[in-house]
Amino acid sequence: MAKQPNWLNPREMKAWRSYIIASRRLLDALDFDLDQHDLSMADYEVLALLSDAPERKLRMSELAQLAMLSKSRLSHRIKVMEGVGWIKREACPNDKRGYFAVMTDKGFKAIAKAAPDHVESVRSRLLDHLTVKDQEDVTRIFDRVTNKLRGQYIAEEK
Amino acid sequence: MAKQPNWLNPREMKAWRSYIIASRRLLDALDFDLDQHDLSMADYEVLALLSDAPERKLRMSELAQLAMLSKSRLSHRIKVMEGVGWIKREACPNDKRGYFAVMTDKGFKAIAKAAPDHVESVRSRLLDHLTVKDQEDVTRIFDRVTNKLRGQYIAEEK
DNA sequence: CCTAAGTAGTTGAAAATTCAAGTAAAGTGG
DNA sequence: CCACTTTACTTGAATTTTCAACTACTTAGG
Repeated sequence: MAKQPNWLNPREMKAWRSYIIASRRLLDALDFDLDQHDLSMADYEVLALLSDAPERKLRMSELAQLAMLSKSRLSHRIKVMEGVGWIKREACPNDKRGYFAVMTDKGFKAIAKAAPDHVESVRSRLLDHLTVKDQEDVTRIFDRVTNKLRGQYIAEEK
Repeated sequence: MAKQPNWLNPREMKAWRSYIIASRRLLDALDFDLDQHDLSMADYEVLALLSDAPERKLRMSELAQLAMLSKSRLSHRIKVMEGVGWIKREACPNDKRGYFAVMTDKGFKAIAKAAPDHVESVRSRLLDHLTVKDQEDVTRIFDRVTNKLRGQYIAEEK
């Protein structure tokens, strides 16, 4: 016989809905704000990672992992960023299969220009509304979620 | 003179990164789980909203608002759901510009089948790792974020 | 060495989403 | 009742993302 579904109780339902609705709106707002710099969150993240990396370059696969993008998606995205002159590709000398994505000066300027606005956006859309205690709670709770997720995602890699 | 950017301090940075990383992974995991029912989160939400609505039907615009989708996106999506027989369109008698999206029996069966797994997925990916206190914190914090966002989103509707 | 299997990355087509119009009906102010 | 604006929704094209190969190189094992 089939097991009864274990529906969410009101408290669980509220937590889930509050979270998911806020998250959707928040991401929309952040993307909206970034639009004035012709960037998406994903592209911003790619550029941010590169600008922090030594020599502002990173192997494609590492970048894909860090930015949580599929290799294919990153590949396509890098192609367009190459088109606008933010990034160049560079062959990897050790591993002839590999490539580096290298941020150009133009790319650096682009993210340097966007960064203050983006940070301000994260503040005004999210952080400004959290107390110090809230921030600590969020860190604690979501770190735990990530850790559990990592454990679960063994056989499910794509 | 230009204002110094107000960069995030370590506590803020941790909160922001913990949140955003967990959210990305969580959404990925939930989508991954729904895949066995040939549904995306967005499509699931659309069907869930319809199944709760009186007569299992909703005006396109209302549905778009509730599901937080653009009209265009909903329109396209409904077209494919119509194709697989989950939804029918019905002209609105009062307002001749308007249409209802009406869930078919087949559509209802599809979501009825997916729902228990999805709930279980939300549990195992998220709720199981939150204490009662955590759930209440999440509700409180993210409700506040949504409220602030709503206030900000006056001139920015798309 | 040689082969089999795995890794790095790209590609083109298909599917999804956004974007900019476009149509038709409703509402509004004179 | 008549222009004008707004609302409801769709559409086709452009862009983005996913999906399923595919190439080329590396690694591991015998």
